[in-house]
Amino acid sequence: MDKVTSMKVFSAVARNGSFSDAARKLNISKAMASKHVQYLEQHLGVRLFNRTTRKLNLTDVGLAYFEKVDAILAEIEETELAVSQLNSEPRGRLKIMAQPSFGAFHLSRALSSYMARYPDVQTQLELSNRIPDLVEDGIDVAFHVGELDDSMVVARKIASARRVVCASPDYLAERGRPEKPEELTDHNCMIYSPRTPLYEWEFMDQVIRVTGDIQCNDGDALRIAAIQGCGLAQLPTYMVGLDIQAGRLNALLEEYEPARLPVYAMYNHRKYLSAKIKTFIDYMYELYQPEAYWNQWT
Amino acid sequence: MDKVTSMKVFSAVARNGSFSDAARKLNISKAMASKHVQYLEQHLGVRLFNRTTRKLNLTDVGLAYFEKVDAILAEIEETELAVSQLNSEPRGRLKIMAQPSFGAFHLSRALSSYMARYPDVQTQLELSNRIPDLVEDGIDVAFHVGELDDSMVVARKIASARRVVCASPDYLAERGRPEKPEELTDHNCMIYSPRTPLYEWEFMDQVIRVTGDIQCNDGDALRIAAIQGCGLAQLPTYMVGLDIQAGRLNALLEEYEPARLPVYAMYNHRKYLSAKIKTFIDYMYELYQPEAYWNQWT
DNA sequence: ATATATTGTTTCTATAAAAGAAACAATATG
DNA sequence: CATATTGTTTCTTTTATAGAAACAATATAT
Repeated sequence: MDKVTSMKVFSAVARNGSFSDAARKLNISKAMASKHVQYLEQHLGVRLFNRTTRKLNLTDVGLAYFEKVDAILAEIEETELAVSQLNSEPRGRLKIMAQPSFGAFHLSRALSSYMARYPDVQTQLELSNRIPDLVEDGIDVAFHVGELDDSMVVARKIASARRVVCASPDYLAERGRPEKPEELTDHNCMIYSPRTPLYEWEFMDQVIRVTGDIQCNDGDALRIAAIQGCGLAQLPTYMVGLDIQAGRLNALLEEYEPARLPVYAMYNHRKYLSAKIKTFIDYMYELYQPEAYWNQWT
Repeated sequence: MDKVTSMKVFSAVARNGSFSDAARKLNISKAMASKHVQYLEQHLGVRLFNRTTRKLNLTDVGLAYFEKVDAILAEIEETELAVSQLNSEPRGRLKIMAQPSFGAFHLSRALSSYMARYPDVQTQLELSNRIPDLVEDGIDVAFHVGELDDSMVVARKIASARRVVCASPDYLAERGRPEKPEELTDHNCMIYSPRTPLYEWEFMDQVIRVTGDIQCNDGDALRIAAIQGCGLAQLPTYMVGLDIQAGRLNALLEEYEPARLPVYAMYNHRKYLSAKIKTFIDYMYELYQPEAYWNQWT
C-alpha cells in the first residue's frame, strides 16, 4: 500500500462520510477504499472510523489524524509542484566551464545577454584548460572547442569556428612567409596540446605533420608567443582577429582554410535536463549558429 | 513504490552522499535504493542527483526537494506517533449511555472517581431507556442491566446485580404478603418492559408467569409506583435499598432470591480499542466486580 | 410489509510491483 | 595492475494490488 495514497483515500472517506462515495470520486473500487483505510488502521494500531454497514463516524483518534493528514498531503503536493516547476522555469546557479580563450572572447558577452533574458539564473564561469569532470566539479555546462575524444558526456555542437595560421611580421621577415602548407615543415610551428600534443595541422584537403619547440595547453599563450615572434600558430580566428587587424600578426595560407573547428556544449545527462541548462544551451546555439558570427575577425 | 519509503530512501542517500551507504543503513539492497530514487525522479519529472558510478551530487532541484522532504517525513512521523499515543493515553471525551436508574445509582459516583484518576478524560453521561445505537449516537460505552438479546455489539459482563421483589406496606396490608413465588399470580405484578414486556419473574429455581396492569420501560417509575402502593415490582436491590431501609418498601421472598442480573458494558469493536474506553471498562470492572459492592442495600 | 438498492467488507484471481542476488560497467585505491 | 567498491541493470521469486463478485446488513421505495 502506498501510504500517501492511503492517506488520500482516508481523507476522502472522512470528508465524504462514506467509503462508496469516496471510491467513486477517486475512481477506485470501494473494496480498495476499504482496504486502504484498513491498512492505515493496522499501521497506526488505531481504529479511525466507527462503522457499521450503514453508518460511518470518525473516532476521536481518527479525527485527530484527519486534521493532520490534509496538511501533510497539501505539503507534499505543494513540494512536488514546486520541484517540477523549478525544472520548467530557468533559475538558480549555472556553473559553466570553458577554455580560457573561448571564455574570454565569447562567454562574457553571451552570459550577460543570457542573464538579461533569464534574470533568475546566476552564472558562474570557470575558465580552465584542464578537462572538466562535470559531476565532480558540479559543472552544468562545459564548452569545448575542437573534437571530443571521449563520448562519456552528452555534447551538442553549437558552432563551428574558423581557424587560421598566423605569425608576427618580425618572424615572417626573418624566416620567410610560407605560401603552401607543405612549406610549414621548415617553420617553428607551435603546438596546442589540450592533453596530448597535436602535431598535425589540418588544411582544406591535407594534413601536415608539423614540428616546433613550443607546446602549450593554453591558446592565449600561443597567441602571445606568436606575437612575440616565437613561431607560427594555428588558432581560431576569434582569438587572433584583433591582432591581425592591428598588424601584430599576419594571417597565412588563408586560401587553404581547413574545416571548421566544432564547438561543443557538454552537459550531464539527457534525461530530466533542467530548464536553466536547456535554455542556456539553446540560447548559445541560437547565438553562435549564424555564419555571420564567425565570419568576422573579432 | 511507497512514496513515503522512497522519500526516506532519497533523504538517506542525499544525507550519506551514497546509494550504497544509504542502503546499508536502511537495510535494503543498493538495487532498491537506486530504484526508489529513480521512482521519485520519474514521478517528479526531474533529475535529483547527478551521478556517475563513483560520484554523487544533488542537483539544485534535488537540493530543493531534499530541504522539503525531511520536514514532510518528520511531520508524518510526528503525526503517526501522536495518533498512536492518543490511543495509549486515555484522553478525550467519553460518552456513556445507561438506563436512568443504573446511571443515577452507580455511574455518577463511578465517573467522578474515574475522572479523578484519568484527568484527561471528560465523561458525558446520557441516560435513556431506549436501546442505544453505539455508532449512530457516537457512544463509547453503554451499560446494560439484564440479559442481552442481540449479539451485534461487543459486551463485557462487569457485575451481577441482586434483585428483590418489593411492595409498599400499604399494599401488603391490603392485598396480603406473598410467602411463596407461586402466590404472585394473585397480585398486581408491575412489568418492566425494556422493549418487549417481560411477563416472567425469575426466582431461585423457578420462573413464575405474572400479570399486572402496569408496564413501564423505566425502572424508577416502577419503584415509585411500588412506593405508592400500586403493586409489586421485582427490581435491583440498588434501586430499592434506601426505600427498604426507610420502610417505604418491604422486601419479599428474599429466601427465593433469583440468579443475579448481569450488568454489561457494551462498546464498539474489539480491535484497536482506545485507551479511554479500555481503561474505563477495566475501571468499572474493578469497581463493580467485588461481591461486597452488591451485598449492601444501597 | 416486502422488494429493492446501497452500504462496507470479504473472497477470489489475474495482474503488477517489489525485493534482492547476481551480473555489469565504471572508477577509486592499494 | 589487481582489487574493491560504486551505481545500475537484469533476472527471478515473492508479495502486493486491484477490482469483480459474493456477502451481510440496513436504508428506502413501493
